[in-house]
Amino acid sequence: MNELYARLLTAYGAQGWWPAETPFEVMVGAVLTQNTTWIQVERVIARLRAAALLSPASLLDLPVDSLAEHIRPAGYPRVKARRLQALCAWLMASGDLAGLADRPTDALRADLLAVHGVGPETADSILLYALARPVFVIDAYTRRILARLGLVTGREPYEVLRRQVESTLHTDDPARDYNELHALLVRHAKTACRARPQCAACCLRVGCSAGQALES
DNA sequence: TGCCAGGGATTAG
DNA sequence: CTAATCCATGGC
Repeated sequence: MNELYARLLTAYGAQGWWPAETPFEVMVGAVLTQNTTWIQVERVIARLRAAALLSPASLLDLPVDSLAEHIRPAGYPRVKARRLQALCAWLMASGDLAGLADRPTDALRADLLAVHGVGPETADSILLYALARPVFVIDAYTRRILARLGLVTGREPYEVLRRQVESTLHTDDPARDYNELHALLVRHAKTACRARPQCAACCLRVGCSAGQALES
């Protein structure tokens, strides 16, 4: 895993994720980006910011149908409005970011997974990118790239893949390097097809079985 | 034009 | 535990 990390870092440079202004924006983005392109999420975040709604209390005060209208461009508006409010309720009940700071990562992870609409990837994104905890995030891109490289089958359960990456990436600063590696994998996934239009040896889109990524 | 996107809940086997 | 189905909008 270290070799892959090194190659990605050389190819793309440090990504400095997550693309958000505040930890709370990371949390909102983590929910909004579920099965949705990041560009749509950026639009919705900008819209929420312009409406001065980017705080747990503001999102929670809004009627759920009204919140759904605000986030409509990110898809699943009714579903995600409910999920955002569940996350906000949990955050406020936990004493906001300050209330989370002293709690162990394992406890936070269990807490997050109990919130409606927060699954493994969303929980780990929040832990890593909002709270700087040493947890690696497995998403569709990561799964696909590692499978293309022959490192995994891609069908392993989430936890298996997470353990595998965490145990094979040797580092003295896990939070920083889990952050960078995952960001680089996403960057590569978004870049590869564009870099090689013929899709001869890189394509990471669903349905394309040609070649492998990062073969050289 | 149809396929797909940085998932998760629910239900069924 | 695995497999389907639903949720929905916008880009290419």
